[in-house]
Amino acid sequence: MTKPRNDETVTMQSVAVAAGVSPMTVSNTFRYPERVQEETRQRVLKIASELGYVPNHAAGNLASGQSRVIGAVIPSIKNSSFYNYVRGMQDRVTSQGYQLILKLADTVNQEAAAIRTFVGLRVAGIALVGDEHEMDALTLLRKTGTPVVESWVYNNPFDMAVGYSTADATHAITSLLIETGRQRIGFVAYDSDVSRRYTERVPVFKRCVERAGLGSHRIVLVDEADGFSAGAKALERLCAIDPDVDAIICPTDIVAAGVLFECGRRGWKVPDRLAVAGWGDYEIASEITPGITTLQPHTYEMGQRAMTMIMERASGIDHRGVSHDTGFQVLRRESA
Amino acid sequence: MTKPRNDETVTMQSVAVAAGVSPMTVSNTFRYPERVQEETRQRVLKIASELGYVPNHAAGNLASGQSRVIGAVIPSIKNSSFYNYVRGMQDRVTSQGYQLILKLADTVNQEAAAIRTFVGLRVAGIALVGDEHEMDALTLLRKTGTPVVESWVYNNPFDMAVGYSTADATHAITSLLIETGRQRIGFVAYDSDVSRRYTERVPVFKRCVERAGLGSHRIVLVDEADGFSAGAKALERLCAIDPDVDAIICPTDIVAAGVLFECGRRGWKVPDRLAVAGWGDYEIASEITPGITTLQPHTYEMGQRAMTMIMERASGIDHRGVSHDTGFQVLRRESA
DNA sequence: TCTTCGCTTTGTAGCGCTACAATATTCTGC
DNA sequence: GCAGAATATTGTAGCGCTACAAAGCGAAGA
Repeated sequence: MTKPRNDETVTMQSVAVAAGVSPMTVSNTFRYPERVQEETRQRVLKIASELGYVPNHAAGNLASGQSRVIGAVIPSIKNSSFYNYVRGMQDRVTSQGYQLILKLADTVNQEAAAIRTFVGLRVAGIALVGDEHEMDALTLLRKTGTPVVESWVYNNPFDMAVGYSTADATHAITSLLIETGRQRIGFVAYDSDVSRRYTERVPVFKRCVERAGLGSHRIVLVDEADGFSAGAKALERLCAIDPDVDAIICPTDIVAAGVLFECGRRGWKVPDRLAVAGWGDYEIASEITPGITTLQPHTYEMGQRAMTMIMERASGIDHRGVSHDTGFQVLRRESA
Repeated sequence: MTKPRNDETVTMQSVAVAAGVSPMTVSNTFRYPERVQEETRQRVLKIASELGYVPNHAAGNLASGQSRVIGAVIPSIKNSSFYNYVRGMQDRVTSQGYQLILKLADTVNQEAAAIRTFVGLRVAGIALVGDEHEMDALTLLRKTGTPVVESWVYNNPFDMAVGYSTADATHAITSLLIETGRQRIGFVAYDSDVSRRYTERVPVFKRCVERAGLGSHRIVLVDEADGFSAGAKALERLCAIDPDVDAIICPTDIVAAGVLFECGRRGWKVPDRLAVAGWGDYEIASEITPGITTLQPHTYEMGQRAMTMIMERASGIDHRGVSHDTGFQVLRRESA
């Protein structure tokens, strides 16, 4: 024996004895209810709940080699960026009898640790954000064959992906500013080891403004994308390049809101003095005055789709190598 | 046999064979490194990483009856309210070789489902927010003896608790407004089935203003505490009771920010026309102009403490029935 | 040389559950 | 009433890991 014996522990065995059936019938009652006669099922369920029995996932997982738990790694919950994404995942998953568990990871290393935990738990699949991951973690995922979906990305999926075209999106938002007559458009770039996905936007922006005959040198870098204070810094740095900058494209609505706050402090009118564009359609974008013109990715659908892909893998439908496009939308509000 | 055989699967056994040691040595290498000679340990580790071996938690958990995974149920990630709390938990836990997994639950029912998942996973402990839980879930926790910490609450812990005195905090923030000469103080209450903890504040507020000889009828209810739009609604409703209301105490900084946005739309000067107090020290409180006067609970410490309590339980230190006070602080800024 | 002692390593025996095959039971149709 | 089909239930044999006790093995002391 392995475990310090505890006679109190309610096992499938004890439920079976109490209900006068075999353990397998109890097992079937929970996993394949349709295999058990209604009457028997009710009896087992009643006894089980009286005894406070909860099937031991660890044991079930071990025995079946299958798991109904899916792991998702989320970069941050600092602001609401992932709210709808998580909601989408959660909603999709529970309707199928699966469960979603989350881990936060700010850096590639933390992400790798999270992946190891999930693999250790032998989850049914893992949802990652972005396409920058630690080499070792990927090797592990490949070796164990764990289904993986990358979100927010679209090209060259490691396994499966769901997202939208950053290039198209950058093009759309930049074009909007150009079309509304802005001449000195600034761009706020963000780069971190977990979020390389932001950097893709820079060359697209450049190409876009250059094709319109505008300068493409108004680019500054900030070191966080989910803090308001980055907005102030970004504006400051942009003014150092060009004090007459007349538009700014931010990596997130949070940064855009930060810019708005800073404009407030400077007494700048938005959008007259400066047009501000955000990204992500965070709640604050619609609530703040002026409302922030932003790019809305369909994150809820993204979350749902990610889960669908993982769950379908379990039922035999193989999406390996598939990228799903959930599209985006430009939401025009007062700020630009 | 149970599982469709897969010769690819790397088990402790296969690592043991490859390293020329017994499975137990491999097990010890991971669980009790100090029991294995350095040289042997290195060899095992090397082989394990070459083979892409990740210990199967499910099996280990089953065999040992112990788990190094702790589950936390978070009401929402819609805004940053729980950011520092989660960070505190995460930081504390990883330094001890534990892992934290999260589940989101907006309602008591979802919380109960999350608890069931965690219990099914046989986690080492569960961290809950607030003290309103589903009866069945509690019974289950009691029966299985899972260590549970409730956060944000202080009285009558179900098992263990870590939080601060809502009464003292409400008293502190109300007193601040009274002391600065406000006469027509409004209070925004919030009530939902998961967040009864907000309702405690109402009677304290009443007592407080009454003792100062002020009216205690300026109380309105909103139906969400983490959305900016609640701020506009709250102010509207408060004005219906008293158009000359001169101060407002909000359930969260998000609602307070919403009030600020609404003041902006109305052209009301803050704090001249209206003093606004928030709760929670969300990032926006310090970034928005004017800065929001708020109540800062020490959420990071709360998260850390919660994990400590759970992990200590595993090592024999029993905190059953213990409540830990992490205190709070009133942060005075421009809005009040 | 023989014990004794401390450190390492290794069998053994399950942990609680499920796939699968086999068996038991009920239901058809004639 | 009975063969044969359909449905329900039940043993068996592990899944991959770890607690525990027992065994191996040098070094130091007698």
